[in-house]
Amino acid sequence: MSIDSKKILTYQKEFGKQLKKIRLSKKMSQLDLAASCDLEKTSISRIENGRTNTTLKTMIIISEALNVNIYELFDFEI
Amino acid sequence: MSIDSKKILTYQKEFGKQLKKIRLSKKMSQLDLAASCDLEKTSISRIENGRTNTTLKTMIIISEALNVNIYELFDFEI
DNA sequence: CATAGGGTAAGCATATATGTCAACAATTAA
DNA sequence: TTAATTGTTGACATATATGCTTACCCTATG
Repeated sequence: MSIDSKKILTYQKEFGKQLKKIRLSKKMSQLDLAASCDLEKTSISRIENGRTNTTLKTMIIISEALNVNIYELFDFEI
Repeated sequence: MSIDSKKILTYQKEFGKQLKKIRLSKKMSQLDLAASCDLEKTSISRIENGRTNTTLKTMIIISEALNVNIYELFDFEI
């Protein structure tokens, strides 16, 4: 039995919230973050709102720009 | 200044190694894992060998099938 | 009122992850 | 040898992430 898509969406949203939380703790705007990791502000917004199923590559790029270990992006309860 | 693609590939490979390590610790074959999370064995192989830039959704599905928290997939040094 | 900053969103193009199927290699066992 | 298990790889189709542009909504500030 496989995981249902509702749970995936919930997880995506929580991941986005966690990203936003870390970004704000660094006092960066979405534009700041986008600029410092060469991603589009549109993409940052999509990720933070759980409207996209982001990739490992993007996670790595973002965590480097935020100066956090990537697993901090997963430091939340579901 | 952005992260270089060599580092991304290195990270992908390490992620794959970590996945393989966890899978083997659970005494599962790639086929076992594929079956238990309804992914293709081809996809599991591609991920474990760092030949693909996998997604959050796939990470979630795999971590559920392995009964580990998703951040365990990132418990490695780069 | 206007302007600026922060964020969201639609639309389209391009790149690529995964599904799917087939083939193949290596290992183990009979 | 043959057969089974495990894993890898190529090719193609489909789905979708991101780049990119434009436009919009708020809020604050002039």
